[in-house]
Amino acid sequence: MAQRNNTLFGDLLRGHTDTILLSILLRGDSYGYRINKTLEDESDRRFFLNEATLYTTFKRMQKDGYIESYWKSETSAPPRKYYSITEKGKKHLKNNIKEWEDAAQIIKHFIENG
Amino acid sequence: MAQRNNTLFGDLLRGHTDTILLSILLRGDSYGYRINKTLEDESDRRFFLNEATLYTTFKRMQKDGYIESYWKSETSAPPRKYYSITEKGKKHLKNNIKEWEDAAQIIKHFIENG
DNA sequence: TCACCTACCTAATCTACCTATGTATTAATA
DNA sequence: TATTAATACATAGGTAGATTAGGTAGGTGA
Repeated sequence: MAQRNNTLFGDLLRGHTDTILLSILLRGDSYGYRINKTLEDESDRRFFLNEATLYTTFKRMQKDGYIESYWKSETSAPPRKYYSITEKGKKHLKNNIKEWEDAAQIIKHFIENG
Repeated sequence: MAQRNNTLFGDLLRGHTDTILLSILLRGDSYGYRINKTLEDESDRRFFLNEATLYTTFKRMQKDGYIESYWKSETSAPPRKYYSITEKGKKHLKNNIKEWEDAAQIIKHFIENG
């Protein structure tokens, strides 16, 4: 199936996908397709993840122990793979947020003093 | 010569090097080594660019027409390659800043609603 | 039946960035 | 006056998160 590409942001959100996905999982367990819809909805259609990026990120995060997964079969939809954030994932997220704030502060400084 | 590595931020600033470098060049013409010192100084030693990243970024930005360069020989230092931002570069920077603000807003939203 | 939406997956490729190394000039110091 | 350190620029090669492109499959509605 043809996939849309997210040319809007390029590398601008690179390194922050973990942060965004884990933040959403902090609200409760969810699955890839739904999470991407959440991203799209809550960013006013401006942002979403390439499906390949989405699923490979989940795979990496599960390997790293930040999330866990389980399958759930649905009556009116294809089976869904649900993800939940682990304690390690929560720590990782917390650390990521701190790093994000640091990085943002630096960029902001140079933008404002240009 | 041994080069330091910027392990503090990893991919967090990726995609924003153009923005940071062009912002500094907006203050006036400067050269690579000096610009990196500026980065280090104004980020309280938290951030600087790998020299390879620095010079390849300049090369790319010059190819893209965002900056121009000229050599200047110094009496008390090795020759320096100065860069100046072009009109195209100013537009690029302006656009980058807008994109940055967009991206930052999105990340902030998910962090705050996690 | 056909189109479309939902839902997940992987191989190949791209590219900004990093690792490692090299060259050359000037300044400081022993 | 060697030697070391700091300044200053450069390139080859590799990494890894992201994109491109394609695949599989179940469910819905016209």
